[in-house]
Amino acid sequence: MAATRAEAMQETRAKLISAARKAFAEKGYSGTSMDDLTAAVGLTRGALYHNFGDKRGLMAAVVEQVDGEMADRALAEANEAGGSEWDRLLTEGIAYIRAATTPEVRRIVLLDGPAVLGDPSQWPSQNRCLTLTKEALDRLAEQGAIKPVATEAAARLLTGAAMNAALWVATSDRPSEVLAEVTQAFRELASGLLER
Amino acid sequence: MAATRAEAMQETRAKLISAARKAFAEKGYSGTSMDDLTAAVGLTRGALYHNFGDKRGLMAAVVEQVDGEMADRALAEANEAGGSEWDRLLTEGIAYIRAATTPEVRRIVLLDGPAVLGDPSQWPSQNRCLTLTKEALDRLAEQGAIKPVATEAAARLLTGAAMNAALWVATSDRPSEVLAEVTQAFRELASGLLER
DNA sequence: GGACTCACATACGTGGCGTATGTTAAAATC
DNA sequence: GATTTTAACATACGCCACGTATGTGAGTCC
Repeated sequence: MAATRAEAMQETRAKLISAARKAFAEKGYSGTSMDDLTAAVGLTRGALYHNFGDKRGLMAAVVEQVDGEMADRALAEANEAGGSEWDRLLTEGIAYIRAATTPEVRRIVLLDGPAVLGDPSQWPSQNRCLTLTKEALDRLAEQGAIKPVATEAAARLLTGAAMNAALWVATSDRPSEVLAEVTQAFRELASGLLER
Repeated sequence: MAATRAEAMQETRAKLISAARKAFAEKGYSGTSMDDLTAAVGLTRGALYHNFGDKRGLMAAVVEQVDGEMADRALAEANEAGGSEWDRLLTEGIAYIRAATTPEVRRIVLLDGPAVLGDPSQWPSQNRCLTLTKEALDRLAEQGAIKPVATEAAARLLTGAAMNAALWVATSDRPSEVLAEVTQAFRELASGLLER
């Protein structure tokens, strides 16, 4: 078990991040004690402050991981579904909506993340979802498929719409129906960017 | 000075909310001490916990006030600008984008608010901006001016897009240009809801 | 194999929140 | 209008959580 020292460190980092994902998702950022968290994986706060600097540092690592997984899944789904570049953009956006519906993403990325780490657009993880959307829009712009708009601005609008709507879906009393409504409205709304 | 007792209480509430707006905006929610805050207006934490229950209660009161002012201003601007119902919707949305660019709204409503009070759509203040947008969409739906979509879903998408984009505008290094880009992209995007 | 590094544990101080209790001035009752 | 009651706010206390300074023992380097 962990012959080399670097491997051992990687392992403790992974353990802390994993435990933090659970705790932050269930009890929220401010509701989780670092004493309890570290004890839960057989460590102390010493390990925490050595590896991540402070509580925020751990949060940043968690957010980066969750954000990355979201983007990976959305990209995979878009590739799987295929279709035109425009279809892929829509598929990605809808994947974000569904992803943001999960309690973990909701709480960590959408609710606590901005308060703890500030504006998502400034995160080091750079909000990969946003980046992917912007790249898709750039390709569409090259093709002349969409109206001449600032692609980063449009990407911000699209992802913001998706995330915010997902927040609403998650707390709705009839989530599946509401999700369907949101995805349909999202398609219509996005079509406003299409060149006629 | 505050002859009656109810007036005095209103005054202390107003003083606390006013101080909280400043402190929350400047130092963030978790960064403001309730001891300092109350002392700054010549009171103690006793007054706080009597009037607002706890720190969250004060935050809720602050958010409600800020949110209300935002909605009032947006409505006023839309009335002033006039035009069709659709134009008024766009004017409102753009007013939200500009409003959300101010540091106070940014920090209190967009960053800390969701973390402290949870999903904005569940706030008692009911996110008046959202309500106004939904009402405008309902009127447009009656006129048959927009495609058949769930108006609440569409309203969530629109306001989410606006707020998120505003967050980005505020941290941009060239805010005025970026604001122009966002408003233009917002117009194009929203037009996706219009019946052709 | 000895000096050294460093990943983590231990120990301590500080500050902030919430609550339980006290106090004083307004309001209610007669 | 004097007494009782209410309630708005102050005071005092305990607890918990974060961050930091220091200790320690197992790897690492030459």
